Amino acid sequence: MLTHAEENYLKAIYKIGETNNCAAQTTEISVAINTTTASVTDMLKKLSEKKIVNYEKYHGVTLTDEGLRTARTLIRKHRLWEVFLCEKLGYGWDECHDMAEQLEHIRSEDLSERLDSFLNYPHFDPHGDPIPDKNGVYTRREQQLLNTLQVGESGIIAGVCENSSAFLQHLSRIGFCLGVELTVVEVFPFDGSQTIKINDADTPMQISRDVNKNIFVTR
Amino acid sequence: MLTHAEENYLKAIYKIGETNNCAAQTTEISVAINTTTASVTDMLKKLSEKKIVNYEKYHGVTLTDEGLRTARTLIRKHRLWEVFLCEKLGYGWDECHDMAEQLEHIRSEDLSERLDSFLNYPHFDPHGDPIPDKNGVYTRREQQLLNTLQVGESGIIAGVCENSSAFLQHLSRIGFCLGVELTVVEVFPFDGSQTIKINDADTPMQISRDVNKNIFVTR
DNA sequence: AAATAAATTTAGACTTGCCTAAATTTATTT
DNA sequence: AAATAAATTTAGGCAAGTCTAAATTTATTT
Repeated sequence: MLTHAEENYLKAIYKIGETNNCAAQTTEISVAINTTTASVTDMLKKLSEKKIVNYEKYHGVTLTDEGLRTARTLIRKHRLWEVFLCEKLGYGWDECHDMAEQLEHIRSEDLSERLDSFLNYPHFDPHGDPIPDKNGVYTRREQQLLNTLQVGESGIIAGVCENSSAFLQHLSRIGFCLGVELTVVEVFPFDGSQTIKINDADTPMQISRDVNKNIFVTR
Repeated sequence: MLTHAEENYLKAIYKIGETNNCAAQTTEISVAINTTTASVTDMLKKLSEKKIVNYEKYHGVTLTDEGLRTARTLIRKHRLWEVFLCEKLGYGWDECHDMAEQLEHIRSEDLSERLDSFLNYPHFDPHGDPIPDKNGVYTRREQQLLNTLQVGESGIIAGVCENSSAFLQHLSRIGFCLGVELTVVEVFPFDGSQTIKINDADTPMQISRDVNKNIFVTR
């Protein structure tokens, strides 16, 4: 049985390992959890004793099979609750993260399964992130970053890789949400910005690199 | 901002004060929270410093206005989540208590309000307990204990004053749930049991004192 | 009203999770 | 390869919340 703090570490280690495809480092974890590296070292020792992570002093940490299973369960719960908050309670995609962060720690035999069924087994959360099934399995979608699209290429917004409410609110403000079809009209190598036309809109718009590097599209 | 532990103490003090209509004693709280009296004393000092309770050494504790407001918010959240779990996710009334106990601690600006609206502003939870509105107001229903009904008197099951899953499962097993209409056929002063007929059923049944003292009925 | 019992509080200690500051190890320069 | 920089760990400490055992206060007997 893990504490909330332990669960949060597990999730952070999982996410870092998933994106970098290598062992998570102490500093990376401390940034993710927003704590000191000393605290992280403390916790890694404890998690290691519980056989949830493989920890080698000075050389980063990975999840054991058990840790991986638990982490996926947490991700599943988090994303299911996000769907609930957005679809059933009407929250915006920029509002639900903090609540889901708490709800994911609710312990229960089968609450996730009931919730999953109640929500009609969604495959993606409101940010386009895939929801693992009850066995932890999910299929990553064929997707690429918006800033890799060349002039003339089109795509459909499928997700984001930045969840700050500032970013998400900005997207809503400029009319970007999941499912929107768009075409790249022009690319500016100097600052990495792009001119983009939403297919259903008339006037093209200018998208900065800070934005287009955090949006996933499918083609 | 209170911790989960502090919130649990608050709720316990509220409930004890409500049923006994007097200051909650250290031992009562320790039983409710399932901890030692020493721990309770510790906590009472802290809560007192935070001006959430009125604490007088050796003479019990009551809630301040602020404490009362917070306690009612917690009760509200707990009961709304119970309704959600039973009505939307299909849990039985004997299954939802532990989950609601966790869910009531979820912090959010207005999650309760959204939930309340999503559930269509219910007035009672699955055990028949009243749900305070967002201002903490609720009307206690006109009700009495089943074991106070005399021979020939009828009533409708409106609530329970014991939430153990053993008790609730037993009730379900004998066909007792909220809304059931019944009539007292006979009373046995010796052991406090009653012969009871569910109005829609044919054969009367024998109800022990352990059961009829924990059921509320309206007439 | 003194003696005993019951309830409550204090004292001292433990765990979890966090912190700062100092020491150590690994990586990168020059 | 030595020197410096960056990352990591250790050491020592703190607050929350809990515990056991001992001391104190209040309630109840006799």
